[in-house]
Amino acid sequence: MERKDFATFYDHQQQQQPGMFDMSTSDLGFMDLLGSNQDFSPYLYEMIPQQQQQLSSLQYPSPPPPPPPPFSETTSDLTNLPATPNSDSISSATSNEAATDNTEHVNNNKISSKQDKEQDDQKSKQQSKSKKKPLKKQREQRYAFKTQSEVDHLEDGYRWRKYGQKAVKNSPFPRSYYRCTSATCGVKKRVERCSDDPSMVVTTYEGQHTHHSPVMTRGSSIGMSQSSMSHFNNYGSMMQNHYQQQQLHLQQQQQPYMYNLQTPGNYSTTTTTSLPPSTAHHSLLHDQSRHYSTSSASASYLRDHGLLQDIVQSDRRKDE
DNA sequence: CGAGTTTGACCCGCGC
DNA sequence: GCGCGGGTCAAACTCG
Repeated sequence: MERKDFATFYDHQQQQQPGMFDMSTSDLGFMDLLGSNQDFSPYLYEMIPQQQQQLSSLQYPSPPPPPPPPFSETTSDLTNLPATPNSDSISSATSNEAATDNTEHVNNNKISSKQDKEQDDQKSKQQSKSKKKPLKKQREQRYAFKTQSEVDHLEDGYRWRKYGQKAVKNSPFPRSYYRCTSATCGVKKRVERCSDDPSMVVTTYEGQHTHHSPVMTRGSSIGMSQSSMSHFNNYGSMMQNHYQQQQLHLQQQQQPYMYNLQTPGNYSTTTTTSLPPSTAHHSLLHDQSRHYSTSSASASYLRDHGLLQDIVQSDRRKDE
């Protein structure tokens, strides 16, 4: 079975619009960058239409698993980025905090008596009066990856707890909601299958991990090197670098190269890349040599994270 | 028994 | 205002 990974990036800072996160249709076969106004936006906005077309016609490799969202540290590139234009609406509260507040309100309604509920309603009315424009809930930055896989929930080195599942409109496949099991980490991810192509799994990460992967923290067990860890920590930079690579290769009009990587899991991987054989092959072999000897599924996925270098952003969605 | 999953109910935002 | 769809909660359940 073939398996290909693609990535999509969203601008969570902007108000979510219906269909904005619909990744199930037209963008198969490449990764999208949806106007992230953090790391990737400068490249995004500088992209000319012709380049967009070229990019969208390419297939980009990223063998299993879909890479985890960036690990957040105080020294992270992502956290040092300038504030976004929309970031002033809610100054310090993250979307998770907002969600928590909201949750508390919901729970109060469930537990409290009818009288209490009315009081809550009155409170909320008063709040809405005092605030002319209710603050819109902001979301963490989102990173979505399309992965051709038989299994829905792909291992990425982190531990996830499923907290919901919903039927998706116009799709026979449900969407599953996961939260990072770490108490201090509010990262979420959604997993759903493309209705158009059931072999494609769309995994959307929201937020940044505030901790290392539970697999990687015991890194010696799987041989995760320091340089590998830095890939996670500097995810944004990686994306930039990869985009620059792609731009260069587009200019050079290189032919894509095909690689076939057998994995010990439920699938094998066929990777198409426009990277030179030396580069891409080195990436694969490098990771294989590091992780291939392990027997766990997680490790078999993790060994491929090095191909994050191969991820490239493509054209901006029109419906933004 | 703790951790994770399932699932129905609920809330919220948005479009009409 | 209403209905719809997305997202979340939490009790019940399963599993190791």
